[in-house]
Amino acid sequence: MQNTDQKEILSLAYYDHEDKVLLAVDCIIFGFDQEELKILLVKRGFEPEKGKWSLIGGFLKKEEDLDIAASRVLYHLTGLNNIYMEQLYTYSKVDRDPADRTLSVAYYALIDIANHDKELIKQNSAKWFPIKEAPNLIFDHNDMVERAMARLRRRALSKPIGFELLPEKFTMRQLQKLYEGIMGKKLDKRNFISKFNSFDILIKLDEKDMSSSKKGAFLYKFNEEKYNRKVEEGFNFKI
Amino acid sequence: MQNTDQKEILSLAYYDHEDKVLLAVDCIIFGFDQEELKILLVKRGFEPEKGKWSLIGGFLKKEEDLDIAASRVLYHLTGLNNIYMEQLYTYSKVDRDPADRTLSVAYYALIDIANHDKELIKQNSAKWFPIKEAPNLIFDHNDMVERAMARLRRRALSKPIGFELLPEKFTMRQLQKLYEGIMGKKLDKRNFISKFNSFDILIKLDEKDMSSSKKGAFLYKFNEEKYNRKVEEGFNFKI
DNA sequence: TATTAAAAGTGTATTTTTAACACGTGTAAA
DNA sequence: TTTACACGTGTTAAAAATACACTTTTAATA
Repeated sequence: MQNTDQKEILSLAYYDHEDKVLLAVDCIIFGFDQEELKILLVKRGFEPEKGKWSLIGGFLKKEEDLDIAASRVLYHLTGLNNIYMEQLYTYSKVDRDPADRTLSVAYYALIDIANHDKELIKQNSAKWFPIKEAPNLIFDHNDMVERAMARLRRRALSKPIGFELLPEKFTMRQLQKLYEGIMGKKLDKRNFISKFNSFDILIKLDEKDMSSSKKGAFLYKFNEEKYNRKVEEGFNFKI
Repeated sequence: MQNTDQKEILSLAYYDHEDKVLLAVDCIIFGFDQEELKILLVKRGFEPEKGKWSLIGGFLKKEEDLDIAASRVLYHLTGLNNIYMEQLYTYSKVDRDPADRTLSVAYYALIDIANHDKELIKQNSAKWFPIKEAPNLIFDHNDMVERAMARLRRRALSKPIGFELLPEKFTMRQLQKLYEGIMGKKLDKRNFISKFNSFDILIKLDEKDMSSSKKGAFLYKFNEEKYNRKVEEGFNFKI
């Protein structure tokens, strides 16, 4: 308490005449269901723009930093904790929210669709949409999604991606489809595999996935240590 | 006024119980003086941390968006308008500013050092520092500078840079020194020139700059149209 | 049980890009 | 006239990216 009191005093002394604003956090939640890249949207249950589709959001609380606020918002919608999230951009147009002067800090999250709490998102009137079939969104949320896609593309080319989006074991084809979804184009499987193998972050398992073909496809998992090292180092995946 | 009244009413109805916060804008101002990359810092004239070096900053006002606030802050320090600025990241640690809960949105700016108002920065107790000799800064401003450098490096590799930092006419060597300053390493001049020329955005002039050698060095300028097209397209400058 | 269908898996040749590297030129100053 | 200094230029070898097609496996079906 003493610390807080002291802050109050300092604040009065130094920053007393400055404007304060509402700060929201909005989350672009990407998921992958072994076929395509999807995004989780909510049907807004309150005014303004009630009934329209939007990103999930919430307001920053005094005692939180932005990363924590974003995690809280994600947790409330999906039941998931410790998810990869990254700050994207802060949107500040004066009239972006007709209700009040509100700035919004956009975060994007990457999750394996299979893991989320389906009941919870139903309760929140949320729904997964394939990226290309997403509806029009309120406010500047379309811009946010577009910027998140651009960031995701860049990220996929500069460090490994997939750990957050794929199940523990996955096939080469799933990995490739993930990259195709992110990059928005078809890739040549031979080139993709040999390039990806050159990063040396995959472990080939003895198991096969038999669900997608008669021959079956070998399963892989990430070598977590090498994966993380590559995340630090970065690489150049030219596609 | 009616619009504002309506907002007030909506706000009371919808967002009434949410916390509001102070939002600052801090600017990482990069300049180039034909020799090295520099950064403009101010000696803080008020508490807390009075007398220490910091980025130039200011508080967001109700009627501004962030881009405008950042431009205002830059203008007050340098007298410059219409400068290239880009939003970098929003810093939000709860205790980042001991005086009060303040978030800060960092922006970086690129300017030609020759153009700024020297008198004005003297009045503001500001000073240019070579990037590598910058003093320790208050709060999280060191992080901001580091992130800005990383962003600048990435930007220099993915689209042309220089229009904002160089004088209208410049030599190949100056351009190369700019890139060396950004990338933090020496480059081979033959490879640099032939790679840069492959982008086809330079115009070689008949004039020479005689200040740096007896032989003199040809001056170049950017073909603005082609330059801008490349900024849109992006390229891959692998160094 | 032979055939079919569908996805898995694999290698090479060509082109493009990058990286490494050294010496003659022009001119002002000594 | 000599010197000193930065300017300007081209080639070759290595690495990376791209384009491209056929065989394998096996469950399902005839």
